[in-house]
Amino acid sequence: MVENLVIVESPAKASTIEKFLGKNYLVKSSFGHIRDLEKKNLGIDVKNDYTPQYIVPEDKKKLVAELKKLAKDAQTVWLASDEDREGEAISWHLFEVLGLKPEKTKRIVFNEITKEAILRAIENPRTIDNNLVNAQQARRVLDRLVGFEISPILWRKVKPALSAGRVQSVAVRLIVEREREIHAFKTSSAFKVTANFQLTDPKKATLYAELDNKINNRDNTLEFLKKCQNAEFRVADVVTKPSKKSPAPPFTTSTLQQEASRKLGFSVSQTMTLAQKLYEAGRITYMRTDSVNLSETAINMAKEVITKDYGEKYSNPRQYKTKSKGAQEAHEAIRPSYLDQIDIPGSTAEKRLYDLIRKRTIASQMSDAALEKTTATIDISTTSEKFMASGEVLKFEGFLKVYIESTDDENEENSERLLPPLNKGQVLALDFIKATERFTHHAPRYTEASLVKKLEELGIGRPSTYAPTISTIQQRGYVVKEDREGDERQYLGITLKNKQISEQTLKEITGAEKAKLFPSDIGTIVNDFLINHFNDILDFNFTANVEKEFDEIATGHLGWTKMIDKFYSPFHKKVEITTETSERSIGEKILGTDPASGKPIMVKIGRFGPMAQIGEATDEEKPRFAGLLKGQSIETITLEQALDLFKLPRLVGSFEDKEVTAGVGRFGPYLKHDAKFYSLRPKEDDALSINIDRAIEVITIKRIEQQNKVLKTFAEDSELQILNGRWGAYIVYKKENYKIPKGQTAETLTFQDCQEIIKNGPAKAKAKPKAKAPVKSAAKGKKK
DNA sequence: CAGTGAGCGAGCTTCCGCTTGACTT
Repeated sequence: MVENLVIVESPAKASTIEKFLGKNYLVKSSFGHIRDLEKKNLGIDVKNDYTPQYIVPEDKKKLVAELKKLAKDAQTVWLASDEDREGEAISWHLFEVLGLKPEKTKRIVFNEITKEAILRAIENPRTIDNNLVNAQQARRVLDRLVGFEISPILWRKVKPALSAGRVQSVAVRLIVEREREIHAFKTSSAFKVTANFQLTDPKKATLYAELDNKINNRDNTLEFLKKCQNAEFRVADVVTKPSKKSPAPPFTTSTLQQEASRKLGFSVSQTMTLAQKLYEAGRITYMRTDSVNLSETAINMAKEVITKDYGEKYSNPRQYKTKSKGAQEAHEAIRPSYLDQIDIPGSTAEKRLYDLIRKRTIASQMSDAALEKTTATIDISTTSEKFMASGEVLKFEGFLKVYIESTDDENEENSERLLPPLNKGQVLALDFIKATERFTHHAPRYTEASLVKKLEELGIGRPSTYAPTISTIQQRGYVVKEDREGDERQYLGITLKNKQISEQTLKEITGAEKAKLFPSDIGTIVNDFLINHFNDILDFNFTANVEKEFDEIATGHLGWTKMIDKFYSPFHKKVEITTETSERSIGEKILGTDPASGKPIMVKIGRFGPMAQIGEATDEEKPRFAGLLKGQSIETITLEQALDLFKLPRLVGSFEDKEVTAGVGRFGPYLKHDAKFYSLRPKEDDALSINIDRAIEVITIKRIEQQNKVLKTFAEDSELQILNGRWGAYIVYKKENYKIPKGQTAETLTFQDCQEIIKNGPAKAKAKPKAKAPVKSAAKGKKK
């Protein structure tokens, strides 16, 4: 029997609050929502004023029963879920499902977990805000209608098991459109001209300067350099201006994901898993937040720590205002629970993330950095163009002592340096001038984190869904995260030194990508289909517009079913029309004709992915098929590349009296010899051009590797072996694999040891639970 | 696991936002 039952959303939060509240309070967690729309069907009675059909999911039944019992016995139930739309709905669902009585139920809210805030909340209870609840119901119902009515169209018109939704489809759209923009991009080049001057005072100092604008071609560059051959260079002006830099606000979910990606190379899901661990261990505040707010306590603690560690001059307490669209600010910013804790126990990754959070929080409460920027203008006696030299002096470090925010711009040249002392009118001795051909670059491809940033800017998705959305679009095969190798590019360098002009052709690698998001063919096809038929939902402003209406519902100015009806009536009509009239969409595209047979050659999505096809099935003969290679796409493949696909598999030659053939299969390019397969590394060899000498080399190397794979064999039984695999040593016996227990190594294991291990069963359960398993395991498999 | 490939059939797949584990690989 307990006097007061408090229900919050998160168990970690529950245990913290329980400490603040004392003996008369029992604090429990609902673990998020406790019920949801029916999963099997639409779950909405459309004909009956859109009545939602809520059910308590199987895995929540036990929890609900427990809460029900506790609530029945309690004198007062305090519903303390988050102060936002979803939180209000959670409280309402609890009220309904637990059968609470209005007179013994109180709704309280706080957006920071401090003792003062919670006691204050207890003193100021209110009732459930039904308007806010209705806004959530509208949000929920709209998302279900969109997702569950459009997805089945994709199953019929494109491919089974695909999906569409208000958030994910826009995320895919961003990536598809960026890729098209990149393919349409035409690069151009111009010459960047820099000069180095040799100073005599201070001795041997060099002054580096840049021409005020780029020169658009080689001829003009040569002409300019000729003018410089006998020119005099004179300092025309020196201007010094103070400037300042301010720290970035403390982390939200989105900015944490971005910085952890840029600075630590973490994927968004990695960041969230680590942050969850830190949160559960009480190291940081809640990690799913859109707020940059810090509690009074945190600000004071920061002031104390900064003053102690760096001195009073470095402290500048400040509160930040959120800029992001649709922020609901139910929590604090992400910050350390105790700012004076520098080292925490845990894995290296956890420590690094914690350190990042701590430094960012501290820096946000520090003084601006003060700089002095100096710009010198250098006149050229023979032309009106000018060289500019600029330098920066740090007058006061301020927050830069602790933390510098990174940017997404890969091409940013950060070359702020100190300028040597210069006088107006001073004549400079030229050492050399260098003109380098530079190219314009296309917009960057999205990383996981920069996609999150973009979605947040558009107000699409929430802190709790950024990471899941990113993994959904990859799981559906719409998008792949990949590295791509760059291409070699030549560029021109022209130098003027000792009055001599010389030209060099240089090489650089361009277009290399690391962990970037690329659209797949299926992603592109689905996107085009959706843009064609559901343009309004794919609109970047769709979410922002419906959010405005949700706000009206939340303030009581609009009925939620009325809003849904206004959306659904035309939407559903579109669904019906599209189902009936739209063509099957498999990206079919005719590339040209096959010179050998004169038949048309086309590309499209087949049962096993993108493929090329020669001839139609209606012909007497069966058409010929060939799958597209990795990195190729329906959108960009050329006729020539498609024809190459049909040259495989090809005979390379013979080795040890057996044929060697080369092909490309599901797992990439390979050689086949004597019924054995040998993978080719795409960087080194390719199936179309490999010759027999190189093929024999590949086969021989693989054979040696195979031999080294066997760590131990046993005289007692030749079928028992210890092999060296991708995950270390393991035991093989009669085609079954067995794990080596911790604490033992391949060397120490005896024949008897191995027999013992084998008796205890194989490393993994052979029997898969259900036919569903492979689909789900795909998600886990991608984690390396 | 390694060049498959449309058209019988039975039934399944799917949304977004709240929250944690339980699983391997």
